[in-house]
Amino acid sequence: MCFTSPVRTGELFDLLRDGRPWTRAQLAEVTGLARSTVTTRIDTLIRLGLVAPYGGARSTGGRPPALFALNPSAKLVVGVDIGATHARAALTDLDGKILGEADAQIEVAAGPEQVLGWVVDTVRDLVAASNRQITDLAAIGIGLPGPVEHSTGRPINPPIMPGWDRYDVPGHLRAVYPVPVLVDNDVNIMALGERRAHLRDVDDLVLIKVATGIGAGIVSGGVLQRGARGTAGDLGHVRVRRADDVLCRCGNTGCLEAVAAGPALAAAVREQGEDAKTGGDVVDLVRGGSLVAMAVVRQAGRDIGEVVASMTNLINPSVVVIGGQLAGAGEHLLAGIRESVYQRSLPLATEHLRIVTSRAGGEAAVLGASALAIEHVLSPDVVEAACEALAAADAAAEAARS
Amino acid sequence: MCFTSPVRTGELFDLLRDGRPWTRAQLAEVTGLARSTVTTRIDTLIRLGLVAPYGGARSTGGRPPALFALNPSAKLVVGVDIGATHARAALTDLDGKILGEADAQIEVAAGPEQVLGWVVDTVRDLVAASNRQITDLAAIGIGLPGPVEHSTGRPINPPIMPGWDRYDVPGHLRAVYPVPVLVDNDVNIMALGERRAHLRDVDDLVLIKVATGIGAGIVSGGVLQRGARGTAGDLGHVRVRRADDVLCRCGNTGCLEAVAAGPALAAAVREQGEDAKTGGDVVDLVRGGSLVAMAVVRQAGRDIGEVVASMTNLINPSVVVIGGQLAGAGEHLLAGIRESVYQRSLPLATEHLRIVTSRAGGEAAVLGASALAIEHVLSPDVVEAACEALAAADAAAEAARS
DNA sequence: ACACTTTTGCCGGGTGCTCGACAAAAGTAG
DNA sequence: CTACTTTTGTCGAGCACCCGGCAAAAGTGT
Repeated sequence: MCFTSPVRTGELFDLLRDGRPWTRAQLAEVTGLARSTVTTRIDTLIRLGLVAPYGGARSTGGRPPALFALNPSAKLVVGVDIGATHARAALTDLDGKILGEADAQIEVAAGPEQVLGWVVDTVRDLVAASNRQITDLAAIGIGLPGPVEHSTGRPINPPIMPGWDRYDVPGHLRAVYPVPVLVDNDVNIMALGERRAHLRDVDDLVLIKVATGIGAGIVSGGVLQRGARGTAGDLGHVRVRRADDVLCRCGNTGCLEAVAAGPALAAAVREQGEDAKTGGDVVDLVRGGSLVAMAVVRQAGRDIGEVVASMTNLINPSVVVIGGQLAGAGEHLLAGIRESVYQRSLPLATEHLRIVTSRAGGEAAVLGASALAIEHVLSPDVVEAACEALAAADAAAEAARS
Repeated sequence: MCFTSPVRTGELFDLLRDGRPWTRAQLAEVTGLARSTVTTRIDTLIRLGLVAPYGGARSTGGRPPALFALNPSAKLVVGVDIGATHARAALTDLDGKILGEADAQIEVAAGPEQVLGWVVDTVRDLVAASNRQITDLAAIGIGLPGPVEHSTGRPINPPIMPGWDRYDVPGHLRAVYPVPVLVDNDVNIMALGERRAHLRDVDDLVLIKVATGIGAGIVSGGVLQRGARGTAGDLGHVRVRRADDVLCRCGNTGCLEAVAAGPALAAAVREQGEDAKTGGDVVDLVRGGSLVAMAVVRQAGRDIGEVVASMTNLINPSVVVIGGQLAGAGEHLLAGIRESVYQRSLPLATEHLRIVTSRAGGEAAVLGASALAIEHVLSPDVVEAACEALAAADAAAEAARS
């Protein structure tokens, strides 16, 4: 029944997760454990490297207490973002601080062997470049541009990833690096990245990625929402009025993506005489001051806003973050979205709703992938298991010595 | 670190939750505990009444093992459904089996004192009528027709509940019955009820209530989604094309509710010469074979389906349940919904999507309220605490004896 | 330099739980 | 009825862990 230890080491560690330093006395008070008990537990956490002394605190008239805090540099984590035509990886510490990055122009359509081969090489290089050991690697997080069954880490019927269907991504990497591998949809990953970057205490947020396609990553109640088949957040093919007669690449008509994603915007701009091939060109035009492009982007914002308004009523997030390539058009896109949302949503749902642009930008995905991995590594259960393993090793050493 | 007891009693109990009987040997194998340890824990659970012997199993050549299973009649739970003009309560056991019910015509607008007064009386009466003690009552679950902050149990700016704003519902009841009181939105509660009634292992479902208004209760990843302000699932004021020029009671135009809820259907039927004052009348007409009413209902289904299609892309549930008064129109409503959904949603999201009518019907809400309460009572943490309390009582008795 | 305060490290005692064993109980097969 | 199998209940041993106390350490204030 475990009455003797109502608070487990993992839970004690959870208190240190916020990064702020604690004294032993504080921990003892909060957990209800004796100070001596806290000492022994902190010791094991220090031996694991997860916790480190954090200077000393000011004395309050007597011996100054020792402070302890999460040691972000104890372990390494790699966050990987696989896009349609590019790949990016970031080596981070346990605080999500980037220690090294790598880019590559690589087609996801080249297949899993080639892409994951790049990942394997890059992980090794990044770790070496920052003068750390590969044994410090604690986990790998990966975002893929398609539906992923998160529990198994396998892509499910991904439209733009030939050869990846049900491929065992974690298995491939674990064959080289014996660490947990967490895989998820790239938009979900971006949502986690934005949350990590500037919305740490927001439990209900939606990230909308506007690029070649349009998708959403939904965090609700602090948990990433993946849906029954791992395809939650598919905003792109929701019906909007202005797209009624527009054919979408999915074969249907009326899809948001058909009027508000990158290719559609470029086409709209061209129709009005300006030159643009991709969504990126449109963003450049907006930045260059093109009134035509601004109007087009703003209208796209209104279209997206129509869907965001529905979503606000359905999911009731407290923050909506706009990311992806088109977020580069900044306020113009946002203004259109806000226009629709505040017109269409219920007051109660929008009262405290914030609609903002991405701050993590192009790094949102790798940061999110890293965050996913960190979340796993620092979870109470995993920490608990690590402590247990250390104790078992101690016991074995003790037995061998006698 | 609690190495000696990696599995807590609450977790052991969790294995018995499914209602199927287990032998001690099976439990020992699954948990990794010694059989004797399992014995002592089962004993405390039996003393708590939560577990009971379950006959004997067939012998496999030796002494037949004893079976143990959850004892649903150990405790009582009351589920309460407060509607706009009615109230209903059901006394259930821990399996959600209804042991007694009570109805009342009572206006929620009469205010919390009066309504909760009825609840207090009804709880007492129901318990007495089933020849049980009030001390057997373990929890109360309540559904209210408006937004509720579930963590505190207080209604937040409810539109149709004057006098209820931020009223301390759990406090009122706990002053009489010293048990946990769980409060939530009535539509959320209905979603839990349907899940309990016939979709126990479905982790991603949406219940849509179509009555005077239209709302949705969303269960995703096995967890009820409440959103940032407790207003998630507000389908009624999502924009649909056919409502473009129709004014809604919310002051906006284009809301689903303005064309597809009970009052709108009645109006549409009247326009075509039939006689109907409420949504209930429309349902009666449909059942009576009125082609006009059937057409109206089917069109409402298409409108609702438009929103359900969006929602399917966003949330990706595996089951959508249609409930509320208008669900009485059965297949006609469903046909319209299916028509829109399968036309508008992505194949991947709808591949395994089921759209069905409520089976719990008018009892969905009270069943859901009961389920919410049961979920709390049987949660590992609460069971763990109960075991601990029992052990403490034992220790105290032991001390007094010597 | 000294008194005082507060934290720290260490150690012994005690507790409570888990484990494993063993004999008795309750069946089946012949 | 007897031999064999499997489960059950009980009990003592073991042990990991937690607690509390105490002396030493490390500061502050006079």
